[in-house]
Amino acid sequence: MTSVAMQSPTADPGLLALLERLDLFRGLPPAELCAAVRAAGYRTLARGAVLFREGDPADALYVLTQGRVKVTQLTVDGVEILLRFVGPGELFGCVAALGERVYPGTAVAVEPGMVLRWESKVIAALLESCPHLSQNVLRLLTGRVLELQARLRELSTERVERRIARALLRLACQAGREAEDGVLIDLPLSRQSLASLTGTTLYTASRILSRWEQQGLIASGRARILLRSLHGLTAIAEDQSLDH
Amino acid sequence: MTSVAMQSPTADPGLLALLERLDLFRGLPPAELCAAVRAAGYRTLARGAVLFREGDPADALYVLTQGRVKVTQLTVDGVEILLRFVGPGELFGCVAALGERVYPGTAVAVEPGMVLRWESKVIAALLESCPHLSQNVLRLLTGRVLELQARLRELSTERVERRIARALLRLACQAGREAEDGVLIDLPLSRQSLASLTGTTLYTASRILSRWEQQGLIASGRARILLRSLHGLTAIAEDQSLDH
DNA sequence: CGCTATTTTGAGATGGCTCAAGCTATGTGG
DNA sequence: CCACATAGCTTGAGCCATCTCAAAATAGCG
Repeated sequence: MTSVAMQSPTADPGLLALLERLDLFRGLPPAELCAAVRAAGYRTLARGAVLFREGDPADALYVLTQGRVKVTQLTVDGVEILLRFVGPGELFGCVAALGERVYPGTAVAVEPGMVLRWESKVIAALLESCPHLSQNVLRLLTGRVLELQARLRELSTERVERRIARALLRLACQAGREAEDGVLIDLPLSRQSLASLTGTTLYTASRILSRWEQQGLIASGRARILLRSLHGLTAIAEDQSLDH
Repeated sequence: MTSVAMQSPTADPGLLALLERLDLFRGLPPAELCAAVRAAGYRTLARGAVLFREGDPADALYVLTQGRVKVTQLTVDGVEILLRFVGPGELFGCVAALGERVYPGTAVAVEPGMVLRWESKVIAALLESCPHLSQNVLRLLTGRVLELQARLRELSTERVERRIARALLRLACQAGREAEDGVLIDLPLSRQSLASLTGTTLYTASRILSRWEQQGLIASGRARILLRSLHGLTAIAEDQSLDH
């Protein structure tokens, strides 16, 4: 839960090179990029470190440079739902920092990492002075809208099995690491997390994964899932008719 | 399905006054606003007129000035889901026009109306030249993200009855008209539409509405719903424990 | 090496879906 | 102005996917 206090990042050329490749900064003139980086704070994250909590005043926007962060929300009756995992290079806290008063969700590091951080005021000034940056942010946000719409569609029309298959494939793209016998989803992903990501219960998720494990589609350990047959999972995720 | 061809709107002071109050144009210097309006085309819409279809190249962004538009998507197996209703003053087609290549949904007028329309290129230029406008668009988009997240949360944790109650209350805010015996949702809203908005089936939606009608919570006719007890519906939408 | 978080599995209940059938407004053309 | 067609609505019966609750097995971690 501990973390190093915020500091100004050194003029690290490695960091600059990294940032250049982010969607957020893509195509930005170097001068603007430098200005943006100078305006940022940074913070290293221990596992479990909390970046912000649901309902906190939205005072900053973050870019994850290393590690993984999960963003969750609580329902009225205290059930946690998992909105998304954030990977290196991704923006989070943006909805709040750009338009809202408070954070709509809670952000927690699921593994050690590092973030860049811009205060709301600073980011507003940057956006105003750099239309290119606004355009990038707009593109990112429209992407988020599309993704949310897709999940909404899934959730309202597909059954659990397919939703889980899709979630795993999506996570594989986002956080997959090639292993010799498949693609490892390189995140601590418990049955509970997977369930709250796909809108089902721990029990149903466990049953489905057990079945897939027997069928050789996946292998799984404690909070780790290895996809052994992307093909098989894709069939479940996409096919109309399942050859059960 | 017919509609008047696109023209440049006359310098109508009434229209300007209307636009000034839109979230999109809020706080915009008058000169910028005029420029934006001059750059727009407009089109009147007959009932059933199609603005764009899912998969069409995204060539424009729209603001509805009168009437109602619904935005839908098709699932892989051809089921239609209703993403949202658009009311006067709201923006639609923005996700596509701002970041994507093609429209992710289909927009159809559910009653006669009128839209303003900006070509993608034009809107890009406007955004670039006017940071204030970008900021407004950002705020609108973050609002959309929040709303979608809220629906996702509902869909994954609440049961149908509550989802329908919420949807009705939301529609009442958005398109409600005071009547002497309640609030009329002033849209053609069939059981099927309500079902595809809340992720359920026509049959379940019908059963629930019938029950509510018996209980005096609503009154409904052909594709019309009158909310007679906002209080009762709110209880269903919010309460933990229903006194069934 | 015991504690705790995670996972598995069973058994039973049920909410919501599916399919089938009939009903009722609304509008239309003869 | 009526009869018919159509789109929307209601209701029943049966089923099944998923949830709930309970209990035990397993695996890291300190």
